[in-house]
Formats: sequence, structure tokens, C-alpha cells
Amino acid sequence: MRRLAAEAGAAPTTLYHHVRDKDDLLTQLLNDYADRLPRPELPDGPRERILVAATAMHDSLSAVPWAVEVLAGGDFFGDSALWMVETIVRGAIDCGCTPEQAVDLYRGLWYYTAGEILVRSATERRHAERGYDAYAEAVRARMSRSRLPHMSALADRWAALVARPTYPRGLSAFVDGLLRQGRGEGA
Amino acid sequence: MRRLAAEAGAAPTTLYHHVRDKDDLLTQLLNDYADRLPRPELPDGPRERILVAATAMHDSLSAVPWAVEVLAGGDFFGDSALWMVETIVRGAIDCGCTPEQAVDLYRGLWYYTAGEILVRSATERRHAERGYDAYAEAVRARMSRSRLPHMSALADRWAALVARPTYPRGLSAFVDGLLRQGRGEGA
DNA sequence: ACCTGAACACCGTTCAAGT
DNA sequence: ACCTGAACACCGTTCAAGT
Repeated sequence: MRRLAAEAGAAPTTLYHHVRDKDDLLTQLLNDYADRLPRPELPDGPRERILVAATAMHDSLSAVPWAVEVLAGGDFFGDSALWMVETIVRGAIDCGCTPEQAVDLYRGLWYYTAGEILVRSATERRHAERGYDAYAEAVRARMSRSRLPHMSALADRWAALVARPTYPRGLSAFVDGLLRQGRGEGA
Repeated sequence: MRRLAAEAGAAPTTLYHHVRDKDDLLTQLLNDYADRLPRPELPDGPRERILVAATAMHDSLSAVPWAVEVLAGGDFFGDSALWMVETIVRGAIDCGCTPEQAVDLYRGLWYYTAGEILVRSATERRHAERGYDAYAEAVRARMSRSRLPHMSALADRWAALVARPTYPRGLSAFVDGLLRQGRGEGA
């Protein structure tokens, strides 16, 4: 708040005439951001619609990782991003899920998405601070001395492996697993 | 730091003789916590071992939700919790995954787990502050006026639906989807 | 070694007072 | 209406000084 006020050339206290508190400001900022988001064309297939909507959630949030913690409490984005939730729930129902299963599917994808953003932005912050090499070496050292066979074997490659983007593949695996569960199919 | 020092009856500055900084203290605390964690019996089936290890990650973290943000940057827990990662990677490999696929599977489960803890603890905090009914009513109002058919239809039940625990079912769906993907099977 | 007070550089927020 | 300074109640951290 103080930094924003300084940048705007005003006293910190002035802000409180325009917003209730910090959370209110962040929420308004996020609503505004959601309003400006481009709305992708939705494909015909229900499964594909789910993937597009979840990817939209992910990509929108990637640009504003701090939003995850603001949204986590329950208010997802602004009204203009609610179509993502609608699309996922509708897609699940069109795939044969009950409403309950559809909500559970949405929640699962939201956890996965929120977690990916949280972990990736924290990792990037750490790389920016201490450098990628320092991180890679710390992981290598820890895994090598662990006496756990697979960790030791992967020690040298771990940092590089976890730096690859895996959101899309994980997403489609998760969606398939959830839809299959909804249809009552076993593993 | 100041609160902890006060509780210990010492000056805030005294702490800095025993830990490097706040992050160091949190990490030591977490390592100690990891050391005390009970180690579950692992089942024979590789898929079941993955589920047990992921559930151990989830349950351990549930008690210390603040840990998610400390761990997100890359250091998972202490050395004594590394067996969870090993178990998941080994289980995936035993199910026919390549090492790359096994690491991706682990990461997917970590995102899902971290996201669940983050969202659930934020939701609980909000309920504690403003009350469950206020939250339920806010969601209901927002979804009803949205003009999105499925959101409107679920408006009354949404808060109750998302309050149910869904980690275990989502986990097994995710694991199945990821293993199937590893085996190269389509949807 | 172990602990301290003083100090620095921050936060978010309230509120009476000014234009 | 709109903005302000003073103030409150906090943070994490450094560092020279004390025992």
C-alpha cells in the first residue's frame, strides 16, 4: 500500500478513500484483469472444452501468480472468469458425470492448477535469488547422500527434469482419470 | 520472530544467535517435524504404494499448511521425508513408466497435493474469520446472478459440495490417468 | 559463548484535521 | 468530496555493546 501510494505520488492514507483495505484493492485489480482476458473459442468435444477452460485458468494465473493466494479463500477471479468454471462443470456433465462428480472434477483441476502456479512461481523466485546452478547442486547433493536408489540415480538430472513444463500432459491425464472414474470404470 | 521471542521470554534479537534467519528457523522446524513422522507400512502393489506415499505427503502437510509455501521453492521437507518421493517414483517405474515419466507423475501429484492444502487452509481461515454462512451466501448470490446455467443450478449447493473431502478420490483418479498415459494408452 | 538495547527499514490501517 | 500528517501496532534484521 505504501509503495503503491509512493508510486502514485500520494500519501499512503489516501488509498483508503478509494478501497476498503488491501484485500479489496487486490480483488478489484483481479476483477479488472479478468475483464480484459481474451475468451478462447470453445471446441465441440466436452473433454476438449474442459482442457481449454482449465488451460485458460492456468495461463491467466501464470501472469499474476500472487493471485492464487488471494483466490484460494474461495472467490475465484471476477464474474467474467466464471465461464471457466461453468465450462468445466458443463463439460464433465456432458461426459456423463453427475453434478457432484462435475464439481469434484472442477475442484481437482483447480487444486492441480493452483499448486502448479504456486510451486512454479516459488521455484522461479528462488532461481532469481540464488541462481539455478546453486539450486541444482543443492538438490544433487541431498539426493546423492540419501541412500534412496531412485533419488540417487536421478540426482544429477532432477533439477533439469523438474524445469520442463508438464502442466498440459498432467492436465489431460488428470481429466481422463476423473472422467473414467465418473463413468465408474476401474483402473 | 518477535512473537516467538516474547513467548520464550527473550529479546527478539537473541534468536539470531541460534538461527540464520526466519526461513532457516522454519526449515529446521520442518525437518524436525519430518523426523518425528510415523512411517506407514508400504503395500506390495506399486500403484497402492504411490497412493500411500502421496497420502502421507498430504496428511503430514495438513497439520502444517504454512509449510507448503516454505517447501514450494524446491526443498521438499527434510531428508526423512524423502522416502515419499522415492516411493512415488519407484512405484511409477514399477508400473512401467520411464524415469522421466515417473518424475512428471511425482510432480503432478505434488502440485495436486500442494494446491489442495493451500486452498483448503485458505478456505478454513476464511470460514473462521467471516463464518461459513456468509461465505455460502456470497457464493450463492454470485452464481445465481451469473446467467451461467450450471453455476445457477448449483448455486445453493456449491458451498456444501466444496466442503466435502475429495483428496483421496481425486488422487486415485489422477494416478490412474498418469499411469495410463505412461503406458501409452489413450482415453 | 550467549544475550541485549538501540536502531533501521519496513508493513497495513485509523482518525482527526485540513482544503 | 478528497486528501493529509500524526500515530498505532506491528514486522524481520543488524550490530555494537554488555556479561
